[in-house]
Amino acid sequence: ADIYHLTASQLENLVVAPREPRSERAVPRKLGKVGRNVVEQIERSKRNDLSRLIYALGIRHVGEKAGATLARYLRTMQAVLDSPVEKLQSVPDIGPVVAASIRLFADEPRNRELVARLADAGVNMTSQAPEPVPESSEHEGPLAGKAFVLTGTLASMSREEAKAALERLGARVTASVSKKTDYLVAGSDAGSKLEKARQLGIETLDEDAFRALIMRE
DNA sequence: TATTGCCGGGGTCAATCCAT
DNA sequence: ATGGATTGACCCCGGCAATA
Repeated sequence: ADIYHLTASQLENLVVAPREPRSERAVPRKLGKVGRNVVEQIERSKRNDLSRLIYALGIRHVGEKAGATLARYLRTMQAVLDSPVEKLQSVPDIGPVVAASIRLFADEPRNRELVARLADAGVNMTSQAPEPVPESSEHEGPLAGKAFVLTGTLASMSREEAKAALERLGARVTASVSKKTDYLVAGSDAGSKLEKARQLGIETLDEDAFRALIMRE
């Protein structure tokens, strides 16, 4: 939370030594413009969605995915901290171990103080993510229920953009190939995932095919 | 122009979840 | 109860944008 109280001038004047001097002449220097940029980005980070905050807290067993799920279902940081384990476990993909880990974190006064200080600094504590849909209309979008895995480098967009595009269309995007995977999107320099997809006979899309798909839908 | 280190990406493996 | 699917925690690397 202290990060949110840093000022631009503090960082600008901070002197840093080269971490791993690759030349003899490498010399300590002031952060200068870097300092200003850092403060700017810290400021921007206050507006991140709750899912990012939950992820960033470093709660054991809670990573990017679980953070997003918790944010979607519980909506506020307060709810995450105050929900009894049973309620936490009622969230999809949250089992006893993860729920217990969250409670352990939230029951530690030091952690509650941390969150309070972050809130005080103006860090967003709520989620803008769409509310979980009721069972009946669970799957929406043209790619509803389809599981995608991304591998390799796409020339026309970042991985994050590709992921967001797919999720907008209702698809699931996961990290590793399994036989439940419907499509593998392979950019250049694809590695072992492409190999695995071939073995499992999973349909592979190259970048052009992928773009065609998301543009069409 | 030289230098730094951020960024995006790849991979492994154990832990965990949950459908069967 | 079990095993397959998936996630989380780490670790590694090179290109290149930003900066001095």
